[in-house]
Amino acid sequence: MDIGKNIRIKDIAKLAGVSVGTVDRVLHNRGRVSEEALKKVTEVMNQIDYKPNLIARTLGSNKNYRIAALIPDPTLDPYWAQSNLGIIQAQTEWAQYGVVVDTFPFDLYNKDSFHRLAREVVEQSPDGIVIAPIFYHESVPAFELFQKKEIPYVLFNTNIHEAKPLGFIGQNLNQSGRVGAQLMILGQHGPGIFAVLHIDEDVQDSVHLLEKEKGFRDYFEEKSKSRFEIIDYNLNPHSPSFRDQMKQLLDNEALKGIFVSTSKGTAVAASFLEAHGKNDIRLIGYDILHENLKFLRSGTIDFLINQNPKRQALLGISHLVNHLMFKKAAPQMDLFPLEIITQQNVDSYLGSGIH
Amino acid sequence: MDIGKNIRIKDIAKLAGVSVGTVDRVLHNRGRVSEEALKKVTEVMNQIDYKPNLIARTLGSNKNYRIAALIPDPTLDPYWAQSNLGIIQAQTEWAQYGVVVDTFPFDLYNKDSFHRLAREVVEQSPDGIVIAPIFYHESVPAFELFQKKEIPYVLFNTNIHEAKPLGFIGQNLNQSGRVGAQLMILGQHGPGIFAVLHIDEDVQDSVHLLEKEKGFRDYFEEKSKSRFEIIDYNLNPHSPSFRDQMKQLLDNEALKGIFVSTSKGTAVAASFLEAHGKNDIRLIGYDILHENLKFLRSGTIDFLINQNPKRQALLGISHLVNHLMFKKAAPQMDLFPLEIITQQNVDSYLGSGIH
DNA sequence: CTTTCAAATGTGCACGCACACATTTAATTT
DNA sequence: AAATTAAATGTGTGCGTGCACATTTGAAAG
Repeated sequence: MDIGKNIRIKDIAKLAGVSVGTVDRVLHNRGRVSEEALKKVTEVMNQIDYKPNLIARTLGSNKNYRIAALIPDPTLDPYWAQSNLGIIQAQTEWAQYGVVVDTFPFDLYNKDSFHRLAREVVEQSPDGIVIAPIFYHESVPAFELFQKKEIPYVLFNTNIHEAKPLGFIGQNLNQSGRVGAQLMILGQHGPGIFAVLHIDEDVQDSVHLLEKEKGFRDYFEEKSKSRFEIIDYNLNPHSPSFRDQMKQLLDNEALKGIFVSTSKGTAVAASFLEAHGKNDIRLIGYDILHENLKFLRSGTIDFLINQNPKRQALLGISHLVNHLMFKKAAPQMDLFPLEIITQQNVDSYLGSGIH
Repeated sequence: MDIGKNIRIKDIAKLAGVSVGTVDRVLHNRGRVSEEALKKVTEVMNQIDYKPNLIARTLGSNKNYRIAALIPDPTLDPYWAQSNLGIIQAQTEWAQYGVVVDTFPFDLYNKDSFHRLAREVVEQSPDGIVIAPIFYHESVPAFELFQKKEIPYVLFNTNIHEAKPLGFIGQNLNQSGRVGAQLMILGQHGPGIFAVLHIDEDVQDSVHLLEKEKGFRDYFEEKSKSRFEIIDYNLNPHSPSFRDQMKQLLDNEALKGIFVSTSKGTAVAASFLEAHGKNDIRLIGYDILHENLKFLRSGTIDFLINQNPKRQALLGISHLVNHLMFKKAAPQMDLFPLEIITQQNVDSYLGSGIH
């Protein structure tokens, strides 16, 4: 191991017996290289561990990369506001390397706006795309457009199996449900009922929420905790019957805990619990949103599972830049840790730089 | 605001009517500049907003930085082995920019070796130091040496208030104990006993362990959970009476849970619980060490609080490099999130890139 | 055998800065 | 007035890479 001096393109050229220009062409495979030369260079490359000097690279090539971020409008939803913070951070972080990020915020209650913006993105033909494909049916044709124009794209938050992205960034939702279940059952003595609440505008289209529920149920089955019953509700917070449904649920004396699959829904459920003075029901939900924070501090919410939307977006762009600028392969799946947030450790999360 | 072009030294020189050399001398105030020229340049500087191109700066000045890492011998302890992984990662990450990290591994059971190596570090007069100051009394004079020689240093793992470091990286230990307490009490019904175990060679000198215990006790007091009793034990795992003490503790029928303040101690306590078939006692400890993993998976350990030693060391060096190379201020306190690890989310932590 | 031409390969400059060195200026001594 | 000297200022090169352009090579066509 020779410390100190790093291998430069010049060194590779000398070792392979060619000029730096040829090495450069091989490195960026822009062709115009003979079979023989290519073989010699790749041979050297395999033997040594060449790491391009990124500093020099960005100095030399004054290239500018344009990245499009297709995410739900951050002004309409606190969860996506956090994602947007990640986009902004990535932007300032990479600005010095000549990377520009354009955000295309679509209305998360309006599939048409998604469809429209997706086409707008393609028209701009950016160098890369990060996308939160929350609409399953509308996303698939969008991906086809990206692929046709050969624009690399990174998925985050929601995975879609039809897609052929550079990579996906998010969490294992099934496992996420299991974490919820484990925290739910801790110290609880049966018999009793646990409720899984999907509080969302249209649940039927949200496969990812059901995956969390499945994990939750799977845990109970595997641990054979059959003395507990699990019931699930699909609730629309804006429907007129919502309040009654919640009231009915809370009036059930056997109810021991509630697991909410959405971040916004968590705060909604918490406010109902507080209003009804139900302090002994364990509440587990998602994400360190401002609204949830209040209830976590008051003790109404016991646990939050942090999906880290900010970091998801941040890494999405980082992976894209690494691919474009440094030709580094992005991990096909970047599964985030399932962070457990409580009243006592939430400040340590808020204070740390990652957040 | 003109985005595109950034102001270069060359531009300043032209505006001030001098050469780039003179501007350079003013910028780095290395003297040899006439009053007149200095005035002209500073005048221009005040009117425009010059931001030096850090990329070009590091390329131009081919400086090599030597960083010393003063940490406990990684071969003697699995916790510090993780720290060492962070050092190694930082080393490979920064090697190409001319940063060399020298590790000075001291015996964590031998204060003299710490003292000796600290002086050896100073003799080498590196450009920066990262240090895990686990010995309070021996550290303070070491810091004075660093300061006298004007070597910037970064603390991690253990904070020492007498120090004037560039920054500290670690966790809020009091809060860490509170997290343990909260997890301990969840779903537990009094009355009962909780034990705080300090399993270490010499506890009396380990202020940081006591800080965790204080947080643990503070939580009970603040939440007025007086129906629970808290007892603490200072145990030396190599003392002959150790087994008896543990057995006596476990035989106490009122014992509801154990909180262990050290990572290695966690596995030790877990093995005793398993040996005695005590499945119903909640066990909370520290860190994702290989030994702990087994007991977490089997369910003997209920929670681990992750101190992320690897990342602590990694960031320590990063902060130092940012200070030396890019003149960027390191955060005075980089407090890590108090990560809660369970059987169900441990794999998501192991799989994620940070680990 | 020369000419043509494309493919292959090599060379040189720019990026913005730091730093060493060369040159100019001005004050002082001889 | 010439020589000496130090201070002030200017010039040039290198850092490692990307890219445009120049040059060489070799084969096919004339």
